[in-house]
Amino acid sequence: MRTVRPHAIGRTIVRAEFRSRFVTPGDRDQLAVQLAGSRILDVRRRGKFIVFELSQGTLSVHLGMTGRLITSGEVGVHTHGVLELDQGVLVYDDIRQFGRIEFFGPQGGRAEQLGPEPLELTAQVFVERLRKRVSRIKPLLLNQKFLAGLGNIYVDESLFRAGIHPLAFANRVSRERALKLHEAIVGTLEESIAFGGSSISDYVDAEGRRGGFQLLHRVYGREGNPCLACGTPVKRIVVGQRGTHFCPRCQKR
DNA sequence: ATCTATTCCTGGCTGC
DNA sequence: TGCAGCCAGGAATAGA
Repeated sequence: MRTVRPHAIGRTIVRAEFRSRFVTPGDRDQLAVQLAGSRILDVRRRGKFIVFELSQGTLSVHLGMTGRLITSGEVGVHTHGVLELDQGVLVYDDIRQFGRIEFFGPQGGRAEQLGPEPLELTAQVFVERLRKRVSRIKPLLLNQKFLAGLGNIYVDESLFRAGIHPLAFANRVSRERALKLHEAIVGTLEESIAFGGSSISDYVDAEGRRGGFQLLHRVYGREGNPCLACGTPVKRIVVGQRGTHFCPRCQKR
């Protein structure tokens, strides 16, 4: 989002083209017609969505697992969208096609139904919301309506930092621990942003640069390797159909 | 409200 | 070397 902004804000969409089924709702050719001539007023982020505020509506882009929004490069087999601007171009590539591009009127958008931004939420409000829920903590943190923007990696990393077992029940987490979790989430996100995100396989920013935070993961992807705090081998289980990494000694149930 | 399984997709990896 | 089979996962969906 941050690297897309300078290439996109103030530009006018000269021509749009979409391929494949994941452009919703409606017909992709109709979308191309709707977008042509629109000016990009602003680009912001809401949860995992990159939101383009246009003179005639809102375009929301979700990168899914392997989506890339880049400002250069050739159109290839995995290119699913092209926005030709009056100056430059925005190309949407997505190998696994888990991403989504959606167009809404001035109001709409799935991004409106998301929970609060973790970096805008006070610790007190977070703790209250958390302790009201009867759910395992990991699936809850992945629930975008509860909290917007956390994915599998950042949930595992945050729970490790807070010393909370991924299967712990949210309503049974002590106030103190919950506060620690809020701090852990903020710390994890801020560090990751500072390092340009996590590039496990495909993620790159608009200029095609990979992130560096994957080198700092403490539990994610480190199954069998010693916990950086206590040396116990990191364990991997499946929670809610998601690979889940934690230290069985530092993160007691 | 919460949980589980299923679906979408392809590159990369494993094992023979 | 080749190839079949499995795995990763965000989120919508259905059904319990």
